[in-house]
Amino acid sequence: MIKAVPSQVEVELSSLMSFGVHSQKIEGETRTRRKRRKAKVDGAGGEAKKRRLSDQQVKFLEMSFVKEKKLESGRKVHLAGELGLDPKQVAVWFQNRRARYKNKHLEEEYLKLKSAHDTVVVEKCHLENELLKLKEKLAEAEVSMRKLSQAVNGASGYNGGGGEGEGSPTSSFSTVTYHPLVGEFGVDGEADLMYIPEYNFSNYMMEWGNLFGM
DNA sequence: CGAGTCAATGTGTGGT
DNA sequence: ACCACACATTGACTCG
Repeated sequence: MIKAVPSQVEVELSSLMSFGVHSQKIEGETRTRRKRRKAKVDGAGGEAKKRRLSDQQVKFLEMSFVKEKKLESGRKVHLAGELGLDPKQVAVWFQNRRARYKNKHLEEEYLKLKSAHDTVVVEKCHLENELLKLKEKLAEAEVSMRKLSQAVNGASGYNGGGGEGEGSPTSSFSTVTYHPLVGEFGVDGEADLMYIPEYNFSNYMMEWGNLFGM
């Protein structure tokens, strides 16, 4: 049980009525600008002295807020009794607390999203670099393939005949020859660069036969 | 003194 | 119509 503090806010309805409200329609909005007189919150007719809730009151309200963010009227009256506050004050405190909670939550969400976004941007950068390197490697590989095939072509027009299909790593055509299926494996756009001069029908038929056990 | 915080107020809206 | 709520705003207060 929290010690009841002297009721510092006796908000009288009559004083609420004394506020001057000047509504002003803004183009395309329903926002209103209001002017208010100083609230007479101490009930003595003096100037407004808005007092803060005590640490104990705030602590108690916080504990209650942690349990439940919404405030049903039974709990409101009970809390107000415990804290020596007007139930209206408790309701106001919860409304403001929810607003603060929402702001904080939104800020946290924003920071999380921002962090995730930054991570993705960095990863994209890395992937683009990697793509560039791979393209360079591909270009180099194409150049050496061309040189190799030219060398093979120049050395002899004969490819060794029956040696084909023995799995020899030096078997030129099995490694260098352009295979028509390659085009189907997504090297799109690059196929034009893969022109190999020694490609001919008989080789094609031989490899086709090996592939399907003919 | 300016910026920030917080209790309080006013208004619009949706649910019952 | 009434109520509870979100949201914008005000004004007292605090702090660097």
